[in-house]
Amino acid sequence: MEENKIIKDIRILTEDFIPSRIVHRESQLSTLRDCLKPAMENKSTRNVFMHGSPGTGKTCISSYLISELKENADISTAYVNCWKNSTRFNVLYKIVSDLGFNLSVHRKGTPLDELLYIMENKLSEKPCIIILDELDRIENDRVIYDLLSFPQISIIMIANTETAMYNFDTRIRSRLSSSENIQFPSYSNSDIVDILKDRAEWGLFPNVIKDSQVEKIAEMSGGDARSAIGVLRNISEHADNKGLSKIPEKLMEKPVIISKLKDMQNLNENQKTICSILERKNKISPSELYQNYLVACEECSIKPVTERRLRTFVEELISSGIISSEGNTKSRVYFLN
DNA sequence: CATCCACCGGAACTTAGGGTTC
DNA sequence: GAACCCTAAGTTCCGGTGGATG
Repeated sequence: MEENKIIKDIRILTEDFIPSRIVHRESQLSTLRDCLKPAMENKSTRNVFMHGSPGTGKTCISSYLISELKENADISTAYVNCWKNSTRFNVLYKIVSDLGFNLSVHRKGTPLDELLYIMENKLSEKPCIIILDELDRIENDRVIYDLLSFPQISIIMIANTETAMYNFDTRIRSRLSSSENIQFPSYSNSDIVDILKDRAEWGLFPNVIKDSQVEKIAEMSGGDARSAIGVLRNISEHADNKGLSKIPEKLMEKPVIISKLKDMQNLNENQKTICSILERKNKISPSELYQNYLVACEECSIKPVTERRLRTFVEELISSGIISSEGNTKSRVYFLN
């Protein structure tokens, strides 16, 4: 097998990778670190609400500090992506399994009260920190109430918008009103350049990418580090597949879209179809989108969903910041961000 | 101003797939 | 193993909204 000449360590170019140092997020880092400090003395920590646009380091920082904390304190932790696990049952299921409690192998039939019973009886006294990522996507706020009833549990809530909790039950909002609120502004282009250079230094071989190419990626990322890292990974993989030893200028043309499409492992096939239509069409009306969707399904021999169902997928894409809409009713168009 | 039309989104209903119970 | 229950995903139905048209 031919050896890679571009990518030294692909793991460093994935969004799950936790870097050994965090750049341009000093204040958020120290605020969150302060919040988590009590865990070192076996005390429960404050609830935290972190919000900001996609790719502004929210998930990265929380994972970073949790792993740092685990080295210095005896805590248990769980991570839930509320997009993937949006129901009360799914959130609790993920937590219970992250905490390592034994479950019946039967995934679907485990009743809710069984999960609550496990939490009540098996949760130890040591501090337990639960990350609820993509909180905007949670369907049922009741699960937060469930979690708040355990004194040893504290929650790190991560959302794209500051308004994510506005629809929560007033009792829950009031319990959360003392949470630390941490805002994550978008990165500047030069911040993204620094982040990319860090990843490139550890993840790529020396001198395979030019500074001007890194700057180009940063410029196209719109302050979204996750997207920028995705682009870096994609063009690197692409160049490696072709057996090249440097990133060619030709690859720099429209990689943002490629990255967004490849990056969204959360998306279902229908949503990926929507994205690829928008990639081709730039701006498109709702009805035209559905017509194109039907054609695409026909081509791939996939059974299409109804127009109403597709609208729900579109709505999810909008709220996750992947696509946007413009104009009201008759003049409405959708486009990729 | 009345009417039409494209679009939006809530809600009830259906279907499918799985587990539990007896 | 039949009857039942639960959940997720998808469909059907429908009222509301607001720009366009005449």
